[in-house]
Amino acid sequence: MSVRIDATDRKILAALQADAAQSLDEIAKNVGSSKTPVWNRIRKMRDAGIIGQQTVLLDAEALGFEACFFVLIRTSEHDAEWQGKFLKALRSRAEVQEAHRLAGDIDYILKVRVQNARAYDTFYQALISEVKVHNVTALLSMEEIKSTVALPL
Amino acid sequence: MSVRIDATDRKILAALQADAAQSLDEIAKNVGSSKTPVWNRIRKMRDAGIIGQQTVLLDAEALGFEACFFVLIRTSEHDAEWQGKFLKALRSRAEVQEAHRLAGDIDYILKVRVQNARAYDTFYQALISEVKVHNVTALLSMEEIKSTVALPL
DNA sequence: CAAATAGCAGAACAATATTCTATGTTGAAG
DNA sequence: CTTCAACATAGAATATTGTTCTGCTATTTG
Repeated sequence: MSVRIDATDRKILAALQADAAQSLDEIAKNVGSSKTPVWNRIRKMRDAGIIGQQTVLLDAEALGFEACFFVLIRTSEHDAEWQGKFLKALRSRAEVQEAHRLAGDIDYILKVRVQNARAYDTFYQALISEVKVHNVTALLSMEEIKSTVALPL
Repeated sequence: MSVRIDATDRKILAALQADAAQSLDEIAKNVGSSKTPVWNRIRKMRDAGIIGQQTVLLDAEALGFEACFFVLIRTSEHDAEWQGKFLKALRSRAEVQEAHRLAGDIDYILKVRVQNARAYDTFYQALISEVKVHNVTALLSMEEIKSTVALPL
């Protein structure tokens, strides 16, 4: 099940993260190997789930998504039923790009990307009408200084 | 420069977001068109910068990145020089996956992915020794409930 | 109504991915 | 030290996909 990842595998992953559209020949050249072994390694890591979805990063602003909020949530309810409903609500909403359950004082943090402040309010109203939360703080992003999905291999 | 995006373009973008490895024929079938026009639309949107990097999403935990922190930062310095140094520090560190400048009380939020709590502390010490910050709060993620880079088109 | 333009389907061609085979390399057992 | 087995690799062969080209259709413009 679990796959041993060696230095060559890491180089391949780094190359794929940087540009998944590269040809196998290019990757092979960059990692100092050739086509077939690179392809076999990629296949193994895909099968093992280490390599997941292949996707494109879009320009959010150009597509009209001009507002990004980080939402800090405190709740008084900690039973399984409430949590199930809450998770379902988050997963079903496409505006929610990230959701984490936290340790400590604040219970959850969300990253929500929407067209504008009004769209955020619509989302917010819909969420709190669906599940009860104790306290919500929204942090509005003014500027995306850095954004990457790449892991530092 | 700016490109008009119609319904077909949106369908293509949605398809690419969901799986960038699809063949043009598949995408064309799904959006109800054929190869050539789909390819021309994709090329236009790439040239316009709407479609950016093509990448793969990796399993962070399988690769040993088991800790994820959200870091809330307040600063007392707001001059351009300090900000420049701060941005440079963030951009040069691969652990920092996201960085936003915020409106309001808290000045910055970071998303930092590292191997473990010790690695976070190393990062934290290095950061505060490089730039002066007034107040730092770290929120530790216990569970990644949801994570996507897809925009809700 | 004619001419021009833009977008599209389908074929032709080029490039790339995937499979297959043979060769080399490493490690362990005799 | 030699031999065998298991594995990884390079290079060729094949299949699939990307890209360009050509002519057609529809829509717009004068």
